[in-house]
Amino acid sequence: MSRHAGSAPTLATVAAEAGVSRQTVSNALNSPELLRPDTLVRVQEAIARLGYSPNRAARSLRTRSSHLVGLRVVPAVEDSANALMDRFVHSLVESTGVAGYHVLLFTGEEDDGGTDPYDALLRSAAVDAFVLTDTFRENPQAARLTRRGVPFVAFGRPWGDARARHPWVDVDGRAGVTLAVEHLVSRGHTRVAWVGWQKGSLIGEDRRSGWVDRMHECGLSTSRLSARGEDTLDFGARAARALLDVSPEDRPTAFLCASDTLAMGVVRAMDGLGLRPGRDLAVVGFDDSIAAQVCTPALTSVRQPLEEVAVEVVRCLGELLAHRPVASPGRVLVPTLSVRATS
Amino acid sequence: MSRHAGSAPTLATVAAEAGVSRQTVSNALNSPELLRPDTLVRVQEAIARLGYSPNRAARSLRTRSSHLVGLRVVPAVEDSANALMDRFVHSLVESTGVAGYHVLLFTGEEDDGGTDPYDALLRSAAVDAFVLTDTFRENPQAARLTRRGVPFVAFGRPWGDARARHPWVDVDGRAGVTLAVEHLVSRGHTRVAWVGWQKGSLIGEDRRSGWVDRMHECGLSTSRLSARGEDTLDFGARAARALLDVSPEDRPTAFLCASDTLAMGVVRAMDGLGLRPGRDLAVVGFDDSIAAQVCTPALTSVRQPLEEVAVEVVRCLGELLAHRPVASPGRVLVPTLSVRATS
DNA sequence: GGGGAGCATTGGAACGATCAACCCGTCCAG
DNA sequence: CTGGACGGGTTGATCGTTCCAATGCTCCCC
Repeated sequence: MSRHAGSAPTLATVAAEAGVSRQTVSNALNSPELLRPDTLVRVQEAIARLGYSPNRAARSLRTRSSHLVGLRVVPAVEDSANALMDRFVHSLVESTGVAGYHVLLFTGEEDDGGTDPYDALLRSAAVDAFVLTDTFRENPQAARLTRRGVPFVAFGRPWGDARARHPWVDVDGRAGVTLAVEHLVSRGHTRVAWVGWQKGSLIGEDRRSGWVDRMHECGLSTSRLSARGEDTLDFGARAARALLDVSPEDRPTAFLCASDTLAMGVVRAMDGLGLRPGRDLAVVGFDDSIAAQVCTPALTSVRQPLEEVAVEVVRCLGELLAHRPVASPGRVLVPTLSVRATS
Repeated sequence: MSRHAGSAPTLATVAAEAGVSRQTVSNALNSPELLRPDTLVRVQEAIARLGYSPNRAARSLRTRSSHLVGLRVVPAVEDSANALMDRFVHSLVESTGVAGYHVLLFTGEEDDGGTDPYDALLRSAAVDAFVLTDTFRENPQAARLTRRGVPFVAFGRPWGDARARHPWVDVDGRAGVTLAVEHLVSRGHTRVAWVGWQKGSLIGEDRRSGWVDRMHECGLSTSRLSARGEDTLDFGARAARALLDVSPEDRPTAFLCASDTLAMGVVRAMDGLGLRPGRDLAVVGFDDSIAAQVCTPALTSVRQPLEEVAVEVVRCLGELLAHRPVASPGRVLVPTLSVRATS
């Protein structure tokens, strides 16, 4: 089999070069323990000499697995500090890489008209599985994908559905907020306000419970110290103004927020009132976004261990694709607190 | 050919369902104009009924093209406001999507030891081409890939190499800075300082030239108003302190920075000196990062039209993969100015 | 009615990998 | 002495698609 110069080497090329059969070369790559050591060396030398790497399409056609993991990217929201994805995506790519997988990005809404991008990718065998990240907004994605038998691992607990059996990894928001409360209390704060998300938000309520419980455990009151609304800069600012618009002795001395976006809103409102974050009032955010790190004064924030999350997600993915039963459905990781100038 | 229930439909399945041959089904998808209208309808109905979509691995094996575009993600630098990638990646995924392509992410350094991740992906036919984004750091990637015959489109001019012939798309940094100068001058500023990157940085010098030239055109001096160093928060702060450490009448009244990171550094230094951005001194950044939008006071910044860049990159990619000669090697897009509180 | 021309459609052969069956010699237990 | 397992390897079949050459069919004109 002679091939013209520009063409990439194949199994057959390597086999001829090494003086063995195609399958032996294949074994050298996939089950080297089957070969006699000297044969293995000979094949490996031939591979190196020719600069051969197996054609992914052919391998994928035969084995029915693409070694690709799908990840849907959602439009970045302007004016929102939520740069979680950037960090997570990178960690994920890194983790999947060492596991021999790659990450495939796609977009598209899953309208009910049958043009579900998840389905399309899976049917065409373009990906082996998905990583779901939108669950932190509590959408019904997970349940739908489970119903369709789509293999996936979620970043985020199945909040709404207690009997969901799919694998997931999540960060303990409640514990993160608890850390923040302890930090603020240790700095002498007694009136710590909460600025969070709507009551309907289960994840928001989880984080908030860390505030409520730890405050009470410290013997501190939480009444008239809570505001809940949408996750925007604007709401954060409105909430802060409202919470500060009381008699001096009732004013909070610290703001604990469910997101950096809200915290940035609080800072903006304080600025309008001539108050200085970190000196007059403490502010703590959640997510440890880049904005939190570079703004002035730098924002204290709860940091999610996204790198660990990614590693754990990939581990689950491996189990899932090996058709091993996933031991425990989910795993919760603990965040840390990045203390900066605003507290 | 009978297949068990769980198995996905193939061309043959559809062909049997529609009462035609496999090739006819293939034509219905790839060259529908070859079919008689009624046959086409019959086949399309069968496809819809079975929920068939072509197996990408098989298609890719035959056509020798994966319809995937590789994009290397670089580790996100902490303490840097550079969230360009987030926006760009999303736009890219969107653009490639409508062109029938997907984006494949990978990491890894290209050490000279032959384990170049670009090479590996290309040799295994995993991707058809690459999108290069690191050229804005002026690395020699482009030249190397050109030498190896790797198809790619770069986001960023081939700064170092005037005779590079690969397709590229870039944003006119010089024009962006010119915009910023005009904005500041129109607000009455006469002493506008530049905080930028090292002299060796060609892209940094390009942006800086917008400042130098426009200032001179406005009859304003630039002497003793320039600082150049690394792209960090810390250097931005040091530069600002140095530039302000002069007699009052020589002090700059505005800072124009080569990046948001530097601008954030300037803001931090001003804060230390008791100066207020937007009131005492103006500050303008470059990139319009999320941090610029949410910090307080919000940072005026030059915004790159990343969405347009992505569209243009994908257009070039199309030409490249169709083996059409790329008309002009590169294209330059014009940025805009997002005016906010700091100016 | 015979013979192209032209079009819609077909069967067979790749594409490059893995899987399953099989090869023959050797070694071991029964 | 014999049946079987094991060694390291080969060969043909197979995955689902597209390319290629060839087929059948219709239509039209002489």
